[in-house]
Amino acid sequence: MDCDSFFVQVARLADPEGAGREPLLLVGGRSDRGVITSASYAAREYGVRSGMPTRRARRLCPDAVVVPVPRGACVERSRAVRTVLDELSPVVQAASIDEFYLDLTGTERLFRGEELAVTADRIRRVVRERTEVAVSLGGGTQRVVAKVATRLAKPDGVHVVPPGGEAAFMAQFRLEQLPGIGPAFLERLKRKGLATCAEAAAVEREWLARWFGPHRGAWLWERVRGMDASEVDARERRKSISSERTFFADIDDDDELERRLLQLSCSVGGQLRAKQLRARTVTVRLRDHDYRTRQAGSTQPEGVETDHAIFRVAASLLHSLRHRRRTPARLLGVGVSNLVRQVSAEQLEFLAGEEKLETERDRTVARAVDRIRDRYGREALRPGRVLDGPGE
DNA sequence: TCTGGGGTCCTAGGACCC
DNA sequence: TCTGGGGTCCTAGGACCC
Repeated sequence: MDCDSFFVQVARLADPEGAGREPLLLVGGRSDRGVITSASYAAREYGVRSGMPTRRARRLCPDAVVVPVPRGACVERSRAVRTVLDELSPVVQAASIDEFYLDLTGTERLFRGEELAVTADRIRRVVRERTEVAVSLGGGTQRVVAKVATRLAKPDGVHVVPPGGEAAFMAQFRLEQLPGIGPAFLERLKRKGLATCAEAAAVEREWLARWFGPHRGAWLWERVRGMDASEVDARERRKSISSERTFFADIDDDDELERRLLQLSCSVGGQLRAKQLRARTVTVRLRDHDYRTRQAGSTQPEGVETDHAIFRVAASLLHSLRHRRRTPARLLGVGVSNLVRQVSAEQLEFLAGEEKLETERDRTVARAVDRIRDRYGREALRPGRVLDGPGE
């Protein structure tokens, strides 16, 4: 199930008098340095696509209105959709903010053997009625088939591929329409003279393995036939949290970069604590003025959760990246991964003598700050100056 | 036409252990 | 003194998705 131009829909619902009245609506493009996140169907007629630089989209469709992504409203609407789906399907997996997989296996008797297309259409109607969001559903016996089928269902429709019809269904698509094939792989396929799923399906498995490696080769052999062994997995555990910013103008000043780094560390730390997680790995990403992207990461023996600890690790990583190449930065990002659950009791002090990145007292303070911000707003408490040690 | 922000997964090399 | 094979973990980079 896929929401139709989700960000455009939500922007309209959030502002019915403004964005809601604009047929030519583009969402995204915080500045002229950004890209379009989503374009209304009318704007797409002009050739505008999501991911396209805002400047170019403006040129293609000068009459279009550009609005920022209504981030909070999108998260809210996505949750509402999810809640409805949980009532209608035994297994639901969120693939992204606007895309969900439903495994209806075992519901045949419940729905008294009705056709899958009828079930799908009922889900589409109920989601629409309860959340105001127009969605499309694709159906099939394999994940990849269902996903590709949603494209044919759009907008506001349903497309079901009957069991046994998978290979014939896939044969109609070009290879770039297969999820998992991007520009790089497409170029390699082109060099072997392959442009469509049907052409790739005519190549023997061994040759695909020889050309593209055993893993990618087997993957391609299966996908072009509509084969996809992956299950719909409802227990989705987050693996990383990150926050990054492209500056309005490139930044070369170390102090200024460090201030930005602190803001990003606070954003990531807040999200981490809200999920009651700790992170063992902190990563810093730097995109230079020439678009060269570099990153550095560091893994700690124990997970951390305070803004301060994240920032301290991030700052030393930023220094080493800047030391290697000192040039104006276009983007800075902080990410955490290797996530572990918070534990309530203080761990034994294995590292006696070594300086700890954060103490139990630091964590208590961080959580108190979170509560104050929940109550009085993000701006109620902000970092003042950069500190050096734990407990300060 | 210069290229967002949030993610996941894969690869390959090196360190280290048995 | 030189040397195997298997495993795990970490790091950096890249491809890809919405």
